[in-house]
Amino acid sequence: MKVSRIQSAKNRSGIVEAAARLYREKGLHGVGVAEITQEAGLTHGGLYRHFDSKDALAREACIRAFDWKITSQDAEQGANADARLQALVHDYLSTRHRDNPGDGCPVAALAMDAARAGPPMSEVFAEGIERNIQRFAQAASNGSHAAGATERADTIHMLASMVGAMVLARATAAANPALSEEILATLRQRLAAV
Amino acid sequence: MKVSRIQSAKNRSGIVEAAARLYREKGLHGVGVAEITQEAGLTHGGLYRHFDSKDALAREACIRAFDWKITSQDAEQGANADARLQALVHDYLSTRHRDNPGDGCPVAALAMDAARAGPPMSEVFAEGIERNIQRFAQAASNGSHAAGATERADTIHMLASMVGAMVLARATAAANPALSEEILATLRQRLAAV
DNA sequence: ATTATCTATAGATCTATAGATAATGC
DNA sequence: ATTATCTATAGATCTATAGATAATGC
Repeated sequence: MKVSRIQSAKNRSGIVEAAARLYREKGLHGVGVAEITQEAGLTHGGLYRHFDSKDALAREACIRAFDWKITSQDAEQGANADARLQALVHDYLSTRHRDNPGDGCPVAALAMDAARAGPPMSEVFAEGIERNIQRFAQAASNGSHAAGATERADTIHMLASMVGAMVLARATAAANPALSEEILATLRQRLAAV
Repeated sequence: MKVSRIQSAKNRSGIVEAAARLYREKGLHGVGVAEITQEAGLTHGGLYRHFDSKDALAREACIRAFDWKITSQDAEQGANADARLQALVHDYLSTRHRDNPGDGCPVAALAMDAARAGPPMSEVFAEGIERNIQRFAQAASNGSHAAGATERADTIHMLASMVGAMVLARATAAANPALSEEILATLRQRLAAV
C-alpha cells in the first residue's frame, strides 16, 4: 500500500486542505481525524506519519485557511485600487460567504476556537490578522482615501466590523434570515461610505 | 439522597448557571455534562431528571447567558443616558471583559458555536441579538445623538464592531498582547467619537 | 530495504440510562 | 409513596499506537 513520495506529499496536502475546510465548517472540536482523512481519501491510521498530533494538523490547517481569498471578478480585476477594495468588502459581507464558511474567512469561522486553543494557535491568528491589517491598509492608501496616521486605525475598525457582522449574520441566519440579511446589508452600506 | 423541592430548584438553577459560565469559557463542544454538574456540586447522573438532553441544557444556558450585564459604576449610574452608553461601550471593549469570557457577552463567546448548533440555538441568539439592538438603539436615542431612521443602522454597525473587536482581541491575546490591546483601544476611541 | 498506508485496537472520554438509595411531603 | 440524586455502566466516539502489508526507490 505504499505510494510514491510525490503522491505522499499530495496526500499530506490533501489532508491539510480537507482539515482547513472541515474545521471552518464544523469548528476545531466539531470534526475528528477519521472524518478529515476520509475526506482526503485516506484512513485515519496513516495520519500520524504526517503529523505529530491532531493539534499540529489543526495549526497547519489554520495556516492554510489564511491563504483564503475572495475570488470575485471585481475584487481581483477592478478598475482601480479603491474599486477592488470596495468589491472585496462587498464580497466578504455577502450571503454567499455567510453560507459557505468552509472556504471563507478563518477569523470569522474559527477565532473563538483559536482563542481557546492556546499560544501556538493564537500565534497563527495573530500573524494572519496582522498580515490582513497591513494588506488592507495598503489597499486603502492606494485608493482615493486620505492617507496618514489614521489609516491603520481605519483598517482595524473596518476589519472588526466585517468579522463581527459575519459572526452575527451566521448566528441569526437559521432563526431570523431577515435580521441576518439586514446586518450584512447595513454593514455593506456603512463600509461603502467610508 | 433526596433534597427538598426548593433545593432541587436551586440545584437546577445552579446547573444552568455553571453551564452558562463554562460554555462561554470553553465553547459548546469544550465541556461535558460531568464537569458542568460537578461545578454545580452534583454528579452527572442526576442531570437528566432536570433536562431532556445536553442540547436542552445548552439552550437554557445560553438564554441565561444573555441576561449578562456590564456592571461598572458608570455604566449603571452615569450622569446621563449618553454617559451610560459610552461607559457601557468602554467596559465591553476592556481587557477585563476580554480575559473573562465566562461572565461576558455570549455573542462574542459562543456565536460561532451557536451558528453550527442548529435552529433551536440560533433562535436564542437571534432573539438575544435583536433585543440588544433595540436596547442600544433606545439608549442612543435618549442621548444627545441625532435620532431618525439611521439609528438602528448605527446600532447594528456599533454592535458588529464591538463583537468583532472582542473576537479579534481574544484570538490574538496569547501570542501578540500588544496587537490585542491595540484592537481594543482603537475601537474604544472610534466608538467614543460617534 | 525503506516507508506510506491500512487494519485493528487500546485507552480515554462523552452522552444517556438503569437501578439503588434515602430524604421529603403527603 | 414519591422523587432527587448517586453509583455504575452501556454504547458511541475520539486520539493515538502497534503491527501487517505492499509498492517505491536504492
